[in-house]
Amino acid sequence: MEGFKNIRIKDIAEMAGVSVATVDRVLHRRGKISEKALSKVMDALEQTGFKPNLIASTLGSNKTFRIAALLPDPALDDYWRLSAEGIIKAKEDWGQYNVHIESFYFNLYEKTSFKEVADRVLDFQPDGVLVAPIFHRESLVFFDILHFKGIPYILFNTNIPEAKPISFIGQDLYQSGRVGAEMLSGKVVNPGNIAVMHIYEEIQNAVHLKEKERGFRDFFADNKLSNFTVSSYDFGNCDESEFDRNLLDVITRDDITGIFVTTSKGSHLTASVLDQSGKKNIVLVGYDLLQDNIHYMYNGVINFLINQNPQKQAFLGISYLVNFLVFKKQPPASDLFPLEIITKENIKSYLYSGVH
Amino acid sequence: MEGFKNIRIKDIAEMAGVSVATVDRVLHRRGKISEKALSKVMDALEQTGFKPNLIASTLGSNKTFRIAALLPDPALDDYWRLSAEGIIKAKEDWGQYNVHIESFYFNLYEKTSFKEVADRVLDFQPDGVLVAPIFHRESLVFFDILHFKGIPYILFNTNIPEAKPISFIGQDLYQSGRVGAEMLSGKVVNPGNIAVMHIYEEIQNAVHLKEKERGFRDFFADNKLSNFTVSSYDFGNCDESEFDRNLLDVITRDDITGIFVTTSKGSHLTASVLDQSGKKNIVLVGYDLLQDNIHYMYNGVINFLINQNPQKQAFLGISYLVNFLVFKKQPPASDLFPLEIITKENIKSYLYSGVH
DNA sequence: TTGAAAGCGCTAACAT
DNA sequence: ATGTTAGCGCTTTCAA
Repeated sequence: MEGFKNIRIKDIAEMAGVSVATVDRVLHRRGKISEKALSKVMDALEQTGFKPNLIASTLGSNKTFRIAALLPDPALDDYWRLSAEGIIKAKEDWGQYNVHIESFYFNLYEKTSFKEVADRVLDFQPDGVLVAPIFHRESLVFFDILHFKGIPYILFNTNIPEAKPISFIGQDLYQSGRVGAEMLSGKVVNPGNIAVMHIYEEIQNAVHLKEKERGFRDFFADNKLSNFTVSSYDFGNCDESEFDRNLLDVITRDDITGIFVTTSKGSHLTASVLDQSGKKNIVLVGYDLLQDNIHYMYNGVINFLINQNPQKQAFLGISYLVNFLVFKKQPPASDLFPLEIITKENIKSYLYSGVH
Repeated sequence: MEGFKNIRIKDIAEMAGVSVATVDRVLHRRGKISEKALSKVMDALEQTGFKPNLIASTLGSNKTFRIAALLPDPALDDYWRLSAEGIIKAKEDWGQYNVHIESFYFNLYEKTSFKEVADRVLDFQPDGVLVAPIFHRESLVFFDILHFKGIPYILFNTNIPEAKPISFIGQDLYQSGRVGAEMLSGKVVNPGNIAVMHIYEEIQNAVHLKEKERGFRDFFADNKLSNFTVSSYDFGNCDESEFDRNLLDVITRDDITGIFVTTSKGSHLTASVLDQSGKKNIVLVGYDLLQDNIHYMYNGVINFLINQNPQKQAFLGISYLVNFLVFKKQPPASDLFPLEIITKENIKSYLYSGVH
């Protein structure tokens, strides 16, 4: 039982024979305190195991924190639309508290847009920032400024280790590739030629996609699945009909029996080609619960999806920031999300459940 | 931009030409208010879109809520140990707020223990209760009392629809069986005889396990997998060596090629038998991330686990209660968790990530 | 270097 | 039926 009344600053003050203001000063190491007062307060603190009431604390310091979220424009991309949803949810959840969360969208395809919007973030004078650092070099410049200004920031989706954020939220890409391989190899009936498809519109992600590929290939090597041959293909920024044709050519020419697509958008683009060409017996593993991907999973063209859970990544990013600023709680240096395997039978359980 | 200062009760009071107490009364529908005052306040409320400051609210009403969690003794069972962990985590997370969370453990194998501990819960005079209603009949009695006393309660893990809780947290058992079938059928190389094993120590769960079996069988039927034959076996409360022998007999006699175990403990019991007997090419699908199951997944005896995420179920149960009591937020009537598929390659990502 | 006191926004007891 | 007011525990000015 712990029916005792909670210890308040006032109690500590009385025990130490000082005023509440003095106690507050030692708690927050601000102002000047005499040796004597300090030690007396410290003693009282230790003896009682005092825990400040954070509710009262945030109410008392009638301060509202400003949090900026910097991410690609959700209107331009379905994947980022999910991230943006996570931020909206966070706004709702944390709205009660003294936090003002603002989203800033940059154009996924233009570095200059990133720079420009990053400047707007600085103008906003945030107390904390959540960033999806798509553009490596430009992001580093931005982080230097944040660092200089003493503004804490969290990265999500894409990691840049040298950025030294207070936290990174995302997935282990290498391991994610291994999971893709595990699913694909288990499903392919006749081993043979397997394709890793990197389908993106800008080059900036290439390095991350290669990390998935490395995991994918390592799985086959480690498990000595020598009856499979893995080849990789890059489809850059080209128009859609041309893409469709190229993809189909490759599949036919190389007699592909299984495809691992490393991007979420690429997943349904590929599915569409397989669907239209009637090549439905090719095993397809892709990423994320985009509307189009869901469709192709229901109709059986996509066999497995690995869910990166962009909503939750973004939501958690904001939550970590709020807790850090409001409640002085340090987030984990890195929060790697579970590699969720989605199939025809469990997909609904993911779609219809809460924030999970 | 929304740089405006937040609207306070005081502001509403001024707009409506009444006192703060009156506004408070309409906000909480308590006391008597004149038609006139009511409508004026309502108007002001609507016009401003007033949102109460919950921080100030919980601080103001210096009330601490008592929450009881009633669940099986974690010392007796690994699965329930995970649930208990979720409650601990919730205690830490919500400790700041005016809530006092207390766990009450009953003996999983004794109805009388449930009754007795349920009585202790009532003595505790809780404002809200989280229950794992393992014992159907006894639980109903308990809920009647809670209902009579006007104490809100949430069920987790096991559903009892007629209990009318404010929320149920768990999984769709039928669909969970389908996922098991999907994984198992995809992995078995030579179709043949498939076994559904119900392994439990008390009969009380039987009805729930049958629900998993129904989903499992339906999957085979719906997908016209007629080259599989599904049989089910019950292993009740018997000593371990006898169990081992019986299980092995069945597997050998019926030439089983794949096994679906419907309980978490049964999963590693079965795995142990397969491991020792050297029958490692039988596909095994089980439940939950218990230490022993993790072990057998690493060494390849268990092929898939379906994760029921007991920690999170319990954690969320408490969270819903806190939100309901402290913040008057209604939880969903039913929160069905995602059916998480665990494999050798993604298991670490589940073990090493936060609360997810 | 320290203390007194006025908030923060809401609740609830007490008047009227 | 309505208003006044003293808290809740902490922060933060201001004066000493």
